[in-house]
Amino acid sequence: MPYLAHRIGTLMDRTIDPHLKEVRLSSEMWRVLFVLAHVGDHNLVALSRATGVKTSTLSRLVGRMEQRGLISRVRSERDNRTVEVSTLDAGQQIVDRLTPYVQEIRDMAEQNFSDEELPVLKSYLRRLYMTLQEHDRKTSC
Amino acid sequence: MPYLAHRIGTLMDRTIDPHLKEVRLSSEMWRVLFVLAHVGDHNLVALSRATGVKTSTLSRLVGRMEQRGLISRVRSERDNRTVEVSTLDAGQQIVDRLTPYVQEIRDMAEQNFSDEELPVLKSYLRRLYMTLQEHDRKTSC
DNA sequence: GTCAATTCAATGCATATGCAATTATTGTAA
DNA sequence: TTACAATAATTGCATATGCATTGAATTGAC
Repeated sequence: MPYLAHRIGTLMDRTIDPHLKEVRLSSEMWRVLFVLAHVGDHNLVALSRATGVKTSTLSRLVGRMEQRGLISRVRSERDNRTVEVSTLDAGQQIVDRLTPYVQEIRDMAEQNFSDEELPVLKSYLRRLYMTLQEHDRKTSC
Repeated sequence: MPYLAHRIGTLMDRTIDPHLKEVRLSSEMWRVLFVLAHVGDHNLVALSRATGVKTSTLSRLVGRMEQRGLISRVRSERDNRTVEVSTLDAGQQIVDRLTPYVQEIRDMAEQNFSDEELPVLKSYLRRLYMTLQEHDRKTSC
């Protein structure tokens, strides 16, 4: 099962790769943009948790994205240690441009599940995710 | 859903990391050993497909594993282009040592599913995997 | 209020990665 | 058979990554 989960994750990732190439984005950069647009965690540590990218890597990754005008990086006023990362127009345009492809991928992945099965699959995946998050939270402290 | 799949994959991966550290193995090395032990694809291209690691990276990765005596690398007699990768004793010992932890992780991940739900989850995951594999096969040719 | 412990981001350094090009071998069509 | 395309593995090179450390800010205990 752990192996299966990893395979599903990487194959799913790979499906978007050709479209990422068009906009010269790495998977990780795309994940950052996606999280900023949909999940909305905004400092580096939270972003790291949401993307699985280490903060040291993320720091430089976000730096490159800033140079390309995709996102902005501002020291938080509330907590001067943290940096608030936000999507800029250029970044949002990429998200908008790629969103239809994400929808396509979702459709492709779901095509072999019936209307009755699909909600079950989704709820199970969410439950599995919650279980793993809980375990991660416990063991990393 | 693509995001969820990625998150499940990476969180699942991460659970084994502490044990990998004990034996100084990267996730990718572990995946190679695991595939050799359980799936049984043995040349670099097949290994690449089974692990998601690029062949150029895999070539050097396997080189390092060979130097450490974990695996052997032999030119195939049938097809002199290919290299047959096999587990050596030291590699098998690591697989044996880590297998109980993989079982633990599986149990952890499955703990919130009932006896009726679990087979459904597994069959759905396998179906999802098949769907993704099929799509990958189509688009990469 | 002070000081130690904690948290966050960034960086130096060694290492790992991916792309593109290279070499060697096999498959195929004329 | 020969020549050309396709496939497998490797390597040079530029870049990305992770670990450990550093510096700065905040939190918590006393």
